[in-house]
Amino acid sequence: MYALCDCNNFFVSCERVFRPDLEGKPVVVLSGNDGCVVSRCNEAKKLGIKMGEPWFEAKRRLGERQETIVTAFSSNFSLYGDLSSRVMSILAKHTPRLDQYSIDEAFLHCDHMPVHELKPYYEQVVLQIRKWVGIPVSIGLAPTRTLAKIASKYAKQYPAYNGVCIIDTDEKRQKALQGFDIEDVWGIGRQARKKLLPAGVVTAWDFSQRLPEFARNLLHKPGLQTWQELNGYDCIDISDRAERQSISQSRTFEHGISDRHTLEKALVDFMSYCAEKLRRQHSLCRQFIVYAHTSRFAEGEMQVIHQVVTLPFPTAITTELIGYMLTALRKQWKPYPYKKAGVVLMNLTSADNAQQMLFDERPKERDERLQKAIDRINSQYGKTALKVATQVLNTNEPLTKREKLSPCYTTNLRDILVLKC
DNA sequence: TCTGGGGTCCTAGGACCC
DNA sequence: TCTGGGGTCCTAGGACCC
Repeated sequence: MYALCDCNNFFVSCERVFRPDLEGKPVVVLSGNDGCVVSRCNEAKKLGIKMGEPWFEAKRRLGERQETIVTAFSSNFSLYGDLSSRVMSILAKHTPRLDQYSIDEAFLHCDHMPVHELKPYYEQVVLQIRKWVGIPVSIGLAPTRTLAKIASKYAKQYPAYNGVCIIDTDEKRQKALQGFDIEDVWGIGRQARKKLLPAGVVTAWDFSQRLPEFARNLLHKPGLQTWQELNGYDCIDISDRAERQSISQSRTFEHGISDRHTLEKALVDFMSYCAEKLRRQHSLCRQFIVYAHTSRFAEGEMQVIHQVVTLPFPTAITTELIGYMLTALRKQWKPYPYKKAGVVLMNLTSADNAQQMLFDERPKERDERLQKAIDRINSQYGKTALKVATQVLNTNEPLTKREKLSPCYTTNLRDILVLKC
């Protein structure tokens, strides 16, 4: 059996932990640049605010009547990441093995306990997380991960379940699938839905009752796996995801950037961050992409910089990566108002068994010692205590809009909550 | 005026091998 | 004039996830 634990409306719930006055009121969290709605509480959902909807459109649609006043937050990943790790560490104490699937979800292996004890046990876990961290969670229990996801949605939907829903018999499985829209099934997206509806598949049950060849022919391997999981065969494994296959960072800017130095500073920031992440997982990178483009929504043709850089040797040294990146960027540089830019590190290998170069004449040991020293200093005195010079050449004006940012209550001493008695 | 960010896996087709 | 068969590896693009 698996337990899928999912935090309810996670980002909004994080904001409410420190703003209990917002319980029961409509609250949303916005994406970077305060662009789109990425998390909504139930009250905001009731107002018809859509996931991914541009915030300026939602505001315009709702008007300014009293009952439609929505509190919006810029996304505060320091806060969400910290609360997430608190939830995860509690969950880890209640299972022999935990696979974190996203910032707000984890699969727990729970074969260590008799099936009939699972529901009452995990009801206590739900209460514990609510009490210790302040985050409401829902737990679905079932023999496959896809069914556990379905169970967790029922747990969220019906308060009578006390936050935990279990699918442990074939009767329960049939009933759960019959009441479940096919498009809400994990792994069924918009394209699959477009193919399934004309074939008469409306519910998860409809899909599970077709022949496996139907699933395979229409939706290929992933579709077949979903079919199998709905029918109780455990076949989707997500447990070997500890190391990233790629590491990226990108931003949409508030205003288009047409000054080369400003764009370079932003990209150097991104690369420094990615390289640090790369070293933290003990990997080297053999290839990366650096890109920038003008607005997708502007009139006329989109201007694009896109360079794929293959390194002569795998590395995780920040300055080396930055050097190659700037060379590549300058090759294609033209002064347009770039609205978005980013880097993607790919082709990662473990630092332990990286291919060595026969004629490598870099001062490798010296560079590595230097990098280690920098990392040590930064971990002690703050992530950006030591930077590459490019990162401080320009003004430190934020390039991305985050007007409604909440304090970092749990990760920054300056933002710690003050109680007045 | 304002439209996110970070990931994974699978497939088809091309280049290449003998 | 006629021009095979069986593979592997890599890449770009698509679909999906939260």
